[in-house]
Amino acid sequence: MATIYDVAKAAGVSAKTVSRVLNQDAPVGRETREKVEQAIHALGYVPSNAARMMRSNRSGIVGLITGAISQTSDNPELTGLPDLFIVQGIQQVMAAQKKTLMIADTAGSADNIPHLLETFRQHRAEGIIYVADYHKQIELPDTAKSLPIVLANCFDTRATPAVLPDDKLGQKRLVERLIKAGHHRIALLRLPETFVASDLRYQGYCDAMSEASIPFDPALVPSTLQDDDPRQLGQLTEALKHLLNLEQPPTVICCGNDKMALRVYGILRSMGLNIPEDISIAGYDNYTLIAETLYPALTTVELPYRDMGRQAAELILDMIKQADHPNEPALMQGDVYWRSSVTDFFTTNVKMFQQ
Amino acid sequence: MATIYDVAKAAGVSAKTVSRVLNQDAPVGRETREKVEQAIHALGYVPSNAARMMRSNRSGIVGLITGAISQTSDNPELTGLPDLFIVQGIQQVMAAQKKTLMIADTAGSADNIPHLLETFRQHRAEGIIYVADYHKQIELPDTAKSLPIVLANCFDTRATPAVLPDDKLGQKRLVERLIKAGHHRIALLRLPETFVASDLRYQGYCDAMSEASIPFDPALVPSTLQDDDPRQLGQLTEALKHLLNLEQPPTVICCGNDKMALRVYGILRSMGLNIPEDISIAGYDNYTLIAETLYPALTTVELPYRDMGRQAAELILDMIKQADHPNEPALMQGDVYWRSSVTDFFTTNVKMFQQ
DNA sequence: CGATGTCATGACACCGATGTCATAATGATT
DNA sequence: AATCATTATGACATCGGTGTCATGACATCG
Repeated sequence: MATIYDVAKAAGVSAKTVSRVLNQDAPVGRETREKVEQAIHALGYVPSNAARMMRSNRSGIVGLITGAISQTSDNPELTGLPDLFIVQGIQQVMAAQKKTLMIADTAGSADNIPHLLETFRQHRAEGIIYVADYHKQIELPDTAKSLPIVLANCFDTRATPAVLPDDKLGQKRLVERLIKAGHHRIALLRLPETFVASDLRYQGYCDAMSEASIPFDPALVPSTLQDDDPRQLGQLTEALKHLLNLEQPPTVICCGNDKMALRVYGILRSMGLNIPEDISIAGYDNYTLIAETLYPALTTVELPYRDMGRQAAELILDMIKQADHPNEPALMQGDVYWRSSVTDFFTTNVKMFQQ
Repeated sequence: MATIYDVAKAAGVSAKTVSRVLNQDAPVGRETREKVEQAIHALGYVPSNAARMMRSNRSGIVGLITGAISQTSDNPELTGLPDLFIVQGIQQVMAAQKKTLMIADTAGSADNIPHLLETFRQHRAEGIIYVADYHKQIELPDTAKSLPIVLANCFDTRATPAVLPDDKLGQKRLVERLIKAGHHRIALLRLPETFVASDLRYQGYCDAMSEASIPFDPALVPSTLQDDDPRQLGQLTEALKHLLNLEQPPTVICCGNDKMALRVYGILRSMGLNIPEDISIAGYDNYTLIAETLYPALTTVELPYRDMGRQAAELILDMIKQADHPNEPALMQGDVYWRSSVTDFFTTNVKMFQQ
């Protein structure tokens, strides 16, 4: 690979002059500049980042820790997509700022994190973003504290700067929208309690109901479901039967996430019920592969992964510039996606015309 | 950040001795070694990759070009998951070989590729893997030829080394398995012809049928479907009606992919048909989120993304070591995943007991 | 006209590691 | 005892860029 000296020799100038042409540091005579540019092109010269970095001591590298890449197939439901979307958002910001993103993978085990941090240090990363696959609490090793660090989709007990989805507000908005569409009997199938989001969304549900002065009916919120497969199907069926057999059954069921909604579609249909004519269904996540492919398309709340990524990226860049960090986690709002799985009692006719 | 000289001073030795402790190059006296190790620990010293790289001229970096990270939301069905799985496979191999994977993103436009290649050269990447989101033909800029390069999930006209899914064999195996389960009337809903996989899978279907001496019936293979949303639903419905109204309707329908199968489930159910009692359904991709969540779970063929990644990684590492490259693309086989969406006429009773 | 300023360029040191060679001390061999 | 091999260590050059300073050629100004 050609070096700056090869270029200098070919152009008949000093290495420093080549450097000046490359960086537009200082004025270079037109004729000289052209000779240098020709030589660069002829030799296919590309400056070495390593050498540059040594002098400037600035790597332009931001480290990213994720589990997305090596997500084990033991957990087929966690396919690493959330991480991916968050990384997309981060990448956008980094590309715009001409930073290099260095992605490292936990390979499914948190034990690898210290090793990853070491690797980042070797490459002189200027800051680190840690991305979780779903909203959760984590704990980082002490080694992590020596570099600016931002958590995305997770938080810890040490007030490390974090970017989180506003699950409470999201669920609240969805329920508000449902109420506006004429629903009063609104059921909520909660996620397992082990998920942070479960309780937050439950709070959002309660807030929306109470602000609309609809009395809380515990019969509409069955106990949270067990972990996924394989018994969930049975539990879900039980919960649905319970809801449908109520004296006043719900007109809409909010599912813990889109995947649960996908299951609910199947169960309800095997019971002979039509969506949304007989009962409306809403999800959470706006997992478009499910939400838009299902028939009818699923009303759901977006988890604003890309926004979270962007926010996390901007946060870490700020922290790199000035060792200033916020104390409160940033809560990112997700929109409600209103689709045809929910009956809108006030606009049904209009909708029929539109189709 | 501490340097090797700081450590040397703190330990009262020369920098070279510290280097020897770090690399276990040459014997170092026990006492000296301990002093050095202490100093390293006390200063939190981590050697600079950049400086190392300058000397050795070996970066240990492999570049990876993908569209996964910035997959635009214009194409909601292509969520970047295939890329992700392939990257997982690559990452596994690279981590085992202590190589650093540098991931760059096309941001949705192939125009960016020359720029990405330039960045890889700056970092002195030793080789490059290009990952496509689905089996397709591509064309790389001429700039790419100066570095070892491997294509994953795609191929070009210049016989660049490539790793591809064996779509023909996969479909053939599926159909063979269906025949073994007692099916004779096997329908195939093909993907749009623009997809390379469409024709390959069609060939696999034909091969399996002819090898089983089942005469080909064009009525069972409606013309390929148009591009996705939004009219596909109508086309799909038409195609299904056509198949169901045949004098001898199919006992099983092979869908172009799992997502199409998800739609087919919805349509068939709204027609009042049960799966698999009234008709069996098979997919392609083994997109577990769909295949395992659907009820009944979907029989499908795996696209061996992780294997493809691993293969591509090993290939590029070979090419880096010795400028030796294969001429034929490597075809990776995917297994058939047999689930309950297909009736097995010979084992039905047993299955019923199992449940 | 001499002093000052700007432009264009080059010589040289330096960033942080490691390869090469030299040196000194110790033990082994003849 | 003299020679040689081995161990343990350091001095110094080097990788490929860039920062600092110096230099010469002009242009401008009082």
